[in-house]
This record gives sequence, structure tokens and C-alpha cells, in this order.
Amino acid sequence: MKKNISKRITMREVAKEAKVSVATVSRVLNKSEYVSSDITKRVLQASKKLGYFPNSIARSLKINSTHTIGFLVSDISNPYYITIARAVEEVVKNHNYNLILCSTENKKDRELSYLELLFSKNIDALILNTTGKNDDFIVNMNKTIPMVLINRRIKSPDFIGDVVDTDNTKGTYILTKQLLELGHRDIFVINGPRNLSNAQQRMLGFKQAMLEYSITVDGDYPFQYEGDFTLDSGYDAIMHLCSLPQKPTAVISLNNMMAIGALKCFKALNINAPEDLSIVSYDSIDNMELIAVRPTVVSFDINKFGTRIGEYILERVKDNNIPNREFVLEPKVIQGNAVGFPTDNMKNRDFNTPVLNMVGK
Amino acid sequence: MKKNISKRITMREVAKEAKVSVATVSRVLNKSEYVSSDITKRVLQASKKLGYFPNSIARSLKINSTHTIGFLVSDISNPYYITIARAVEEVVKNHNYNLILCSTENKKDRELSYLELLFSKNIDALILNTTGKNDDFIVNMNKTIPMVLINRRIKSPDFIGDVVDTDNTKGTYILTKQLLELGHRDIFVINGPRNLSNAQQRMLGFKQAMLEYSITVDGDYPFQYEGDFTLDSGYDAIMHLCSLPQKPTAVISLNNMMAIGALKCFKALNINAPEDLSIVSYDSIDNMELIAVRPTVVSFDINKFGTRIGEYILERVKDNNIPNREFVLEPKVIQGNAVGFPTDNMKNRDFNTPVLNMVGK
DNA sequence: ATAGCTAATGAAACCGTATTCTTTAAAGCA
DNA sequence: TGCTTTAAAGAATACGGTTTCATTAGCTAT
Repeated sequence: MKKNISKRITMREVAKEAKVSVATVSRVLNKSEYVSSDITKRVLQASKKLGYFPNSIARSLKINSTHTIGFLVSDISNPYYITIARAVEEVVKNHNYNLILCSTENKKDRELSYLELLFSKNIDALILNTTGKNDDFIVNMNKTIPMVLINRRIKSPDFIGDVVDTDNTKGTYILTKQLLELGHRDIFVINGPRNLSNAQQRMLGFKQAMLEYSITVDGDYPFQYEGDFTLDSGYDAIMHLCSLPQKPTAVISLNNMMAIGALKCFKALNINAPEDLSIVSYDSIDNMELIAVRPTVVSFDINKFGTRIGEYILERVKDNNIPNREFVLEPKVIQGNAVGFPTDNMKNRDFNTPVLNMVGK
Repeated sequence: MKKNISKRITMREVAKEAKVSVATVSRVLNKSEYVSSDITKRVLQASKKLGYFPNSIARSLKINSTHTIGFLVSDISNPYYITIARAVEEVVKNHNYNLILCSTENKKDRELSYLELLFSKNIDALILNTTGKNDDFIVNMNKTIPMVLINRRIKSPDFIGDVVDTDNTKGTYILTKQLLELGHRDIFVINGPRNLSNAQQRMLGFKQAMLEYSITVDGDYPFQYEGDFTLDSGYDAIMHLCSLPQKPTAVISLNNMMAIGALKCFKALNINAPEDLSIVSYDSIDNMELIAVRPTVVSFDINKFGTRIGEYILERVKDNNIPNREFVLEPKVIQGNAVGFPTDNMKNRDFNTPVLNMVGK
């Protein structure tokens, strides 16, 4: 085991080389008080000569801080989160904190095991985009670890921390309103998991807009599908749509990944937008201008989003004894080319069976 | 500082609660030898009651292993690396290893600081997609840390580890050949950084194919641009192309991000493919079937890529005393719609100035 | 000259765990 | 009975740092 691997240099060896004590070496390397200049020089020389590198594991154990911030996102394949993570990293890096990024894939078990992992790895703080299925554990963990929640909230009144979110309700409201004003009434909604606050709020915006046109959206509403915010579930939603006897004239996806999945299904089934169906989506899609069929989307300034997250979390690391805060981003509409007027013959159309195999959908 | 934060439970407290020694608690939790069943029960109960969680920092210090593998990629915004990272994680997770992902953005300084960070964090192994600018440091670090290189090699004969790569030369050779066979002779190549082995090899494949048609590609070759594998540099490459007095009839991008940048520039300048220019690219583009203008690409089975990386690195963690290995993936062509025959009037065309602002390019 | 202070260093304790070394008690055996 | 063996548990040490505490030497003030 572990052959071909030489031993790491420790402070002890540097101390011996410089003929001083370990304490002195530590003081030199941390630039703390009272070290004479010639000893400083000797230590630095010895350190360099031996190729010493601090062992931050040992350091962390002693000072009880890893200078590491956990970032648990639901879906790392969503460029949205990568962009945010980079913005956050940019902020915290300037304060010598590091990010450790994990992806739950929206799965309860994965989230739990990552939470445990991060906790045992002694992160100093946590940025969390939760699946909403481990609230108890999180609230408990929250007793020792400062947190910032993104996009998804936790109901518990015991939760201490900030929330950074987009204006979910407003976002879907705007999108839905636009469809309604074009004349659409039969709007198929691809929902997210019912237990997530953002899915709930987005659904609420949809419902509110529909209600203004006297359409009640409830459990009986025929044009809905509960996805899980993944690309695949967006694809499946459209497959489900196709199986309906009566077709809708427009589709609203409550996140970008499901919209991409939906577009892939459009392509596979030869559904044209906006001729056959209009489509709009919450959250923008990466490299959208290159896409042939572009949904109208509400988009957000996610760099600002990330920056704010970074600021919040740093403040909480310093002192978690501050009131809970909330930061909500305003939606901005980006018009696509996949939205048009509804026509009567849309409703009874039958869509083709797949022309492509689903390989690599 | 750090108010509102309660203390973590340690083994000591569990031991006191269960009225046993710390050693016994450790033995119970690690399921090591010789613990009676009733003490086991008592310890587990106490542990649960107090909500004990192991401190893996302390554990790591003691056992001298963090069970963590560093993964340093050049560009985390390239979905290519995300996919690979997930495949790697899938493999190592089954052996209780965790991945810590960092992005160098192809910058020497960032790479160095991450290398130092990972080293000081005592990673057990490193997967590295190097910028090629810190070879000395890496070779030195390699003395204590097993490594697998991906896509980019290190020249030093002292390097111990494996290489997992795509067949760079063959990939570009195939793409270039295809263009040549269609009649293209003036092919604009968007190169990567000259110091990177993969950029070199890809350039080599291009040169070889061109040479078969008696075209010598050297420093004087007019149709080339040295990008840095980022989206922006692909955009800039096309801007440069437009400034040339004599235009090429096709473009080959040596990676996917630069191809995306190129396509964005096409869009901004109203350049049509394949009417104005044909375009092909090394590495496939995410969600390619949705893109309006699709370059022909060579693509790779990156799940297999990731799996192999995971296997290699795990083996090296166990025993680094094995000969260097190499695993090279075969390219597979995916035909796009942005490749056509060259025409004579392509060469003297002037492209429009941007019709779009570069916002969000 | 002596008490008191400060700069500079070393010695030692500690962080939370794993593990080796001891000790204890019970069991096995002649 | 007395000795050896073995299961079970505790005590002590080590991992590589940081930090407190102690020590020394040199200097100032009275």
C-alpha cells in the first residue's frame, strides 16, 4: 500500500533544520508576534529548502475551522448553478474561503449523505439548494453551521439564516399573462416537485394569472404534469401531453432544464413551435441565442445572485447572531421565437410518434 | 464571533454518557474487534441521544488519509468536464472516496493556488487537466500524491501516473479530411494554447490532413488563430477571421467552447453556415440537436472516459507502484448541418458588422 | 543594585480521533 | 489448585499543527 510515495515534511523537521522550536516555526509562518528577523530568515530558508507545506487538516483541527464553505446544489448539470457557484467563489475567495460543491440530483438520500459528509468535514458554513426532504436534519445541523438557502425555503421557525431567491410567483405570473394575452387558454404546465417552495410559488403565479381569466387551476386541471426539474422529466411531460385526448395550445415549464427536455421531445416528435405549441419557461437557457426554437423566458441576474450569496454567507460566518434576511431577484423577460397565437385546430391534433431514437435525449 | 452556534458533540462526551472509555467508543463506531454486545448497544444509544457525528478532520489527521480526490479541471463551465466529473464521482463514491472539484479557468495562477490548496488539504489523489504551466510544481507534488492526467500531458520523465486522453490527432484529422474532400482548401483553424499537448496534437492532425492535399500549415499559414479554449476566444477568432482580406471557406475549432463562441459570432455578424462558411469542431456541444447551426463534430464516450479515470485513480491510491498507463478514446463523428461545399465567391466576401450587441455573448 | 518590564524563544498542552499498549477478568486446562 | 490463554475494556500515545504558559536575557526606572 502507498508505495512510491514519500513522506511529507512537517513543522518538526523544519524546526530541526532551522534549529528552533516548533512553536517558533509556527509563529514565523503565521507572521504572529515577536520573532527576530534572523530567526525568521532561518525558518523561511529551512522551510523552502525542505519544501514544507502546511497541513491544513492539522491546522483545521486545532483552530476548529476549515475555511471551507459547502455548496449543495440540486443539479450540477444545470449551468445556472455553475454560474452561481463561480460568482460565490469569486466573493469568498477574496476572504480566503474555499467552496466545496456537491450535487444532490434532487435526491433525498444523496442530499442527506452530502450533508453528513460536509458536516463531518467541518465546513464553516453551508449554502443550500435543498431537495426539501431533509428539513429536520438541516434544522439540526443549522444549530452548529451558518446557512444561506437558495431558491428553496425551509418552513421551520427554528431555521437561522438567509434566503436568496428569485421572484418565483411574479416570474410565472408574467409568463402566463403573456400567453393569456395572446389568446391561449389551454396552457400545459410542467410543474416541479410539489414539496419545493419554489415550485409552489411558481405554480401560484401561474394560478393567479389563470384566475384573472377565470380559469381555475386545481387538482382537476387537465393540463399539468409534475416533473422533478430534470431534463428527462421535461421530456416525459411532453410525452404525457401527447397522450392527452384534448391538446393544449401552449406549454409553460417551471424551470429551464425541463424546458430543454421539452424542446428535445418537440424535436423527436416533430412538434413545431409556435405552430403546434407555444412554449415559455422559467429561467433562461444557456447559449440560448444559438437554439433554433427559443422559448420566451424570465431570466435573472445570477451573477448578482451569486455575489449576494457570497456576501451573506461570509457575514454569517463572522457572526451568525443576526436576524434572518431575504434577497429576492426581479425577473426579466427575454422574448423567444417559440410563442405565437393559438389556433383552433391545435387542440385536436395528433403528434407523431418519435422519429428519433431517444439515445442521448 | 461565532455566536448562535452550539458546540459539536465529540467522542469524549459520548464516552461519558455511555460510561465507557473513548477508545471503546471508537471501536464501536468503527466496528473493530472485541466489543461486547451490551456495551455496543450502550455506545450506540449514547451516540444517537447526543447526536454525535464523527469529526473527519480529526480522523483524517490520525489515519493520514482524507478519502478525498482532487479534480482540477480547466473550465468548469464546459459541460464536458461536469459530465466527466459525475462519472468519476460515481465510481469513487462506491469506494467511499469524495471528489473535490476546482476550476483553473486555464490560468497558471489559479492552477497553482488550487494545487497548493488541495495539497494542504491532504487529498489522497489528484485528477488533473493541467494548464501546462506548472509542470515543475506538479512533478514535485507527484512525489507524494498519485495522479491521473486527463487530456493534457506532462513531459517530465519523472512523472508517475496515468494519462486518459482522446485521440486528438485522429479527431482533427478526420474532421479536416472531411472538409478537404468536400473541396475546402482554405480552412481557418482556431487553435488552443500552443503549450498544451492536446492543442499540439489536434493541430498535428489538422496539419497531416492538409499535407495530404499539399497544403503546408506553418507559422505563415494565414488562416489560424490561437485561442485559449474559452468561448470568448472562439468569438474573437471569428472577429479576426472577418478582418482578413482573403476569407477562408471553412472553420475548424479545436474545442467545443471555442466553437460555441464562433457560432455566437456567426449569429452576431449574420454569417450563415454553411452558405458563408462551413464549421466543424473537436468535441461535441451540449444539447446539440437543439442548436440551429450545428457543426460537424468528433465526439467521445465521456462516460467511459470518466469511469476509466475513476478506476485508474482508485488503483493508484491503493498502490502507486505500477507502471504508467495510457487510455485513449476513439473519436466518433456526428454530422451537423453547418458543413457544405465551398464556393468561389466565399473568399472575397465582407461580413457585416455586428447586428447584435455583445451583451451576454 | 534590585525590582519590574519587555522581547524572544522553548516547553507543553490541546484539538478529536485511531490504535497500541496495559490491565483486568473470566475461561480453559493439566 | 494454579497457570496459561483470551476476550474486553481502559490508559496512553500519536497525528501536525496553534497557543498558552514558562523561561531567559536584556533593559529601564527608582
